[in-house]
Amino acid sequence: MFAIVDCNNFYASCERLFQPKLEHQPIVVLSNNDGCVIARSNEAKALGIKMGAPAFEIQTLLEQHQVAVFSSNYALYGDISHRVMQVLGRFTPAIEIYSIDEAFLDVAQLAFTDLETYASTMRTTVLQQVGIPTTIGIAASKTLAKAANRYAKKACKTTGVFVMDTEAKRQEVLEALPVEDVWGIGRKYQVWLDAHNIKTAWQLSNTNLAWIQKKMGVVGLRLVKELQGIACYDLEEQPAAKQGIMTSRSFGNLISEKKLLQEAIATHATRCAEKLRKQHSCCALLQVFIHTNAYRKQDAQYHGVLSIPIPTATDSTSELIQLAMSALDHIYKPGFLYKKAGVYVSEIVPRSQVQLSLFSSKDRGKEQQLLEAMDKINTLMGRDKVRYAAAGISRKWKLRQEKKSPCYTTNVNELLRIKN
DNA sequence: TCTGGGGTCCTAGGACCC
DNA sequence: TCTGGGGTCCTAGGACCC
Repeated sequence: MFAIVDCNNFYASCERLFQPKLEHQPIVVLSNNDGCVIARSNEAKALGIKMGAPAFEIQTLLEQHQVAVFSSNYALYGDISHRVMQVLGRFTPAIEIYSIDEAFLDVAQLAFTDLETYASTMRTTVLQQVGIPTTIGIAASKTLAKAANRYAKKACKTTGVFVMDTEAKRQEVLEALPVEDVWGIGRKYQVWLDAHNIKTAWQLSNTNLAWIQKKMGVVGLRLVKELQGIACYDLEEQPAAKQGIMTSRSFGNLISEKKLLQEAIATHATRCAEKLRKQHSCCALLQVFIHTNAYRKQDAQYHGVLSIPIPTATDSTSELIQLAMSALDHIYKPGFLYKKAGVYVSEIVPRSQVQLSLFSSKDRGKEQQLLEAMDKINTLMGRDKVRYAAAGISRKWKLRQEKKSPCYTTNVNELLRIKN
């Protein structure tokens, strides 16, 4: 049996945690640049605010209902997520952190435990010790656990737990689940399934396997088997190293100046190098892109992209910055209004397996020490406390984040103030 | 005026090997 | 007159997830 623990309206709940007066009030959290809605409290959902809605389109609605609006604060959400996962980890070591707000647990070992009580205790503990409400679904496969979780959100609001431990319950849950809400069914498959009159998860779980495999490949085959209660996916406790790492941002304002693009690209390259070092990897391919705002039909459009192979895989900030700068030289065209820039690194190998070059005169050990020292300082004293000058100091290209809450739990200067 | 930022896995087809 | 039977690696693109 698998359990999935899902934090309810996670980002909205994190904001509410430090502003209890927002209990029972509608809350939305906006994407980077305050662009569109990426999280909603139940009250905001009830107002009909859709996931992904551009903020400017629903401006009046937000004001009318006095919705509390927040810019996203990933330092806060990341820290709260970590706390939730730690509490869950005390219940069982068999935990897979699936996303910032979800974890799968393997509860098969708990054959003699009452799973309902077990899950209920976990929920209460997380709520008490971290303050985040959760919902828990338990079933024979990950896909069914997801379905059980969804069911619990609607049908078991007070307990927040649903254990799918009989065939009757499986049928009950799957019959109530629209096929497009099945984990692994996206818009394309929904359209195709609908055309074949498959509207519910129950119907999907009873289709012919060969027929499904023809259209949806082995992925579809596994999906249907999982719905039938045959687990095809195991718990993955050790997260695998990333095979590609992307850092990109939209700009707060449109940019045409090359210098600002250079600063942004250098910053993104810095971030990619940090992420590489964090997972003890090096990359052998670097890609840089810049593009204009495709929504602005009146503007001339341009999308520049260039990949540079790196002879000896690296995790060096300076090396990635240099390569990224030369890539930018090739793709930059003056006269365009740029909206977004990014750096992507791939062909990732473990640092211990990097093939060195016979002809390189570089002292890699020495540079490694420098990078370690930089990482240490920045971890201790705050991001970018020491950084390469190429990343600039003006930050004119920065995001718009007008409604960001304080980093209550990660910055000593922004602690919650109880009384002035 | 204003529209996010990351990731994964799988498949088909081409080029090549013996 | 007749033209095998296995493989691998790579890439682009499509589907999905949060």
